[in-house]
Amino acid sequence: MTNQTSSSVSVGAKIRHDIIKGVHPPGGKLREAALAKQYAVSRIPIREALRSLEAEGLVESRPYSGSMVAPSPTEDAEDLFEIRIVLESATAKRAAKRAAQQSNGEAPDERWRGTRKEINEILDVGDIVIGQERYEDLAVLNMRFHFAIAELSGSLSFVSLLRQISGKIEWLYSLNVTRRGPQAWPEHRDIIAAIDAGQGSKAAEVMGQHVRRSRDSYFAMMAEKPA
Amino acid sequence: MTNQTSSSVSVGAKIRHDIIKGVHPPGGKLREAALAKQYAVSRIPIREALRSLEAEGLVESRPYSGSMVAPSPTEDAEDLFEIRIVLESATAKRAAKRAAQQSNGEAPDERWRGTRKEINEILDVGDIVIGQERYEDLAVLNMRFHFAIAELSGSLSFVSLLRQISGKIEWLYSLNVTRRGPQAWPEHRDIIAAIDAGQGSKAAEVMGQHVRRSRDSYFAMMAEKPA
DNA sequence: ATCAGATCGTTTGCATACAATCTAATCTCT
DNA sequence: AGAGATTAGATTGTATGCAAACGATCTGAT
Repeated sequence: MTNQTSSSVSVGAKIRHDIIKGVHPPGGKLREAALAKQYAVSRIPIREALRSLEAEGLVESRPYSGSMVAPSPTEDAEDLFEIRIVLESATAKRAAKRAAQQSNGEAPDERWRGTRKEINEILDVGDIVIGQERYEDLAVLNMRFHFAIAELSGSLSFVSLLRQISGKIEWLYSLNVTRRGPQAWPEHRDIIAAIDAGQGSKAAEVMGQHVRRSRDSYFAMMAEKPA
Repeated sequence: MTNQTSSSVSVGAKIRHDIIKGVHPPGGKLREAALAKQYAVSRIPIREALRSLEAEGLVESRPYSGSMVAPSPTEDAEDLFEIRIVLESATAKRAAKRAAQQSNGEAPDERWRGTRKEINEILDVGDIVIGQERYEDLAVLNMRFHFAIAELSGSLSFVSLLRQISGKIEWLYSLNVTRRGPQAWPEHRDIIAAIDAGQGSKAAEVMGQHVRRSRDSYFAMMAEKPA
């Protein structure tokens, strides 16, 4: 029962990382043979990885025509932020409701306590990373925080839906992380505070504001230095 | 430019259909070799299809352990309806806003007109299907209607997000289609009317109510005859 | 010169074959 | 008899080879 991680998912993670880092530019063609040589595997794992990335929206494919990197997420930044607002407000509200149930002593959920603990660690690590100005590590930490909130909501559907757009969100976030990152990180503690207090509508409101601020910061950045 | 549809997507559609129909029961193991023989293709297209279905949430996989049909959507019905409420209210609102822009004569979008036309056809076909009491065909028509609304919103992100949960939604809908279908279908015309009128918040409200009624009908059905 | 149609090279799609891993039934030792 | 190690069988993961389809280029007629 070693639960080995197959090579197609690890190579998928690498390609995903390289897309976000800009190694494979948006609109660039992704030839299976070239990728196979580049990542030192056969075409089969490459194909499977491309299917996963297609589901994440980072890659677009057409039968017999091949795959290409999706257009830069700047194209639908407005949409992505709007989706986050409605989706993550809902997860925050549900997480707060579950927190209230937990403190009422009903069914002490071990899984809940685990992710709640993990959030504290994520926040602490984020503080350190910011102190060292290692902003390039903040995008993935930010994503992990928001995933953890979704997990607190107790709904696998919300988690997998968030995962579906996580690629583009992380991509978008990394474009503005040096500006928005240090400012945004402390807001996370406000969100988790509202959740701990069991205040559903306040948690939703704080989360919504958090995302809206990220959106505004992003568009302000784009207005200053248009890509 | 024949744009041939590859065999892995067609077999994927078949498997998907069979899952919703219950041919492959929830929790049942999906052995690649068996599926390959059953659908008369090699294991490769089967694997690709399973990856797609996994992204849709209809299949769960673990490396080296295989795939199984996801638990019945009844498990997270509450979550799915809540997701639809927040997501589809947003698409309806945006569709109405775009409709207002269209009627103002700004940039007559041919693509918009196309899907708007398609919606009329879907609604008419649905009326016929209901008249003939062919309810089994209504689930896919219902899904196509809601997809078309998402397309009217002009946001590919919303469309692909809806696609992510469309499998489970259609599955859930088909469980209650004989009860809810005839009642729900006319409501679609109210939704499109609000969109045509360019009334964003009303369109969102009508869509929200539409989904809420589906939810209530579903749970009423489950209360009567618990699966 | 332009456009329709055929042709060739490149790339993806699929099938077969083999290796790596999991699972469960068996065996061993206490 | 029961718990843990072991081994055999089954199943998934990966590599290689071949067929199908696409896209660009060339050809030829108007």
